Amino acid sequence: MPRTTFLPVVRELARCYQAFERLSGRHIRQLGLTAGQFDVIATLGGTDGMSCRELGDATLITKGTLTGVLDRLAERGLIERCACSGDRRSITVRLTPAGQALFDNSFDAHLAHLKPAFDQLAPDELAETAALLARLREALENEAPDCCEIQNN
Amino acid sequence: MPRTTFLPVVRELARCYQAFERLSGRHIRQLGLTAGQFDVIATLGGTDGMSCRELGDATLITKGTLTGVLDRLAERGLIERCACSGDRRSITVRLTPAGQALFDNSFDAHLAHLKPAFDQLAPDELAETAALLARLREALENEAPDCCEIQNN
DNA sequence: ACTAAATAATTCTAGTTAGAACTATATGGA
DNA sequence: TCCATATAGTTCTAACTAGAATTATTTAGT
Repeated sequence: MPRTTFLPVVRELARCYQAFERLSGRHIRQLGLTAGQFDVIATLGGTDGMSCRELGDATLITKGTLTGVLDRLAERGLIERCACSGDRRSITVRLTPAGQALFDNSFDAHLAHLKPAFDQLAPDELAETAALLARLREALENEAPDCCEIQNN
Repeated sequence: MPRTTFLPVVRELARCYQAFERLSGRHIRQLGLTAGQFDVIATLGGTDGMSCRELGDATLITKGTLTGVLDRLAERGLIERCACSGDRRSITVRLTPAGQALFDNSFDAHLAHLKPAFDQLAPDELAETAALLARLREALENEAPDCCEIQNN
């Protein structure tokens, strides 16, 4: 009676994600950032700014959390909030020159920090992993309808 | 110059994990528990108790967090701490009858809540996903040496 | 027996999390 | 125009998070 064929997937998904966060987080902390802060910096890098909503969608940081993350990045002079657009409810968040410099210095270094781990898998294994994870994510989202926003991105 | 062949994997890993947590967490919250609390209840269910260390290893909850999670479960009468073993530093955490009853009532229901999502993938896809995630986790752990405990379980 | 190092659990700090409630602004009818 | 509804961002609460420091106990070396 294989009533739990999917439990190993759940277990490995959680452990794999945690292992990634540990490897990634260790390096990010050395940069003086948290995972969420780095996520914002990396997402804004190379853009000319985006709204909180776009930033939340792109980074997986939820709305309520994002305010605090942006507060701390703004305190440190890495991002700025501008009341730019034609919608007075909305703000545009963009990197300051200091934030851009941090992005330039840290992003490639972070990829280099992660690369040795992923190099242990063959390119086609990585591609297959990404494809299967995407399929699983879609299945999970089908069963978790419209959490916060519409889930089709 | 494919300098970032692994970024899609990172992206899908994070999104897939988040989608799972959302689907799972929604049901768990309906039970009046948090994800960590359910993890502890599910891990202790069917055992005769374990130490904090074993519980931390089995649940992915870190040492410092575990104390608080156990405090809240103990307040609600779902678990108890006993100074059982021959080591006075250690405690044994086990479900109370109320905790056992909650486990009995909720664990299968939780699997049933998750099953429709995983049923969208074929059994061999699930097996392949688990295998690839395990390989990736091992690779990540190779590069993140001995975080807290030795990583061979 | 005695000290040094290891281990079990707790405590502490700063930050993140989801979700819900809130404020301000915008939009689409009647 | 006015009102209902939707949206953008902030605030609030309870809980979780990693990591480091702390206390108590055990183990190993001398």
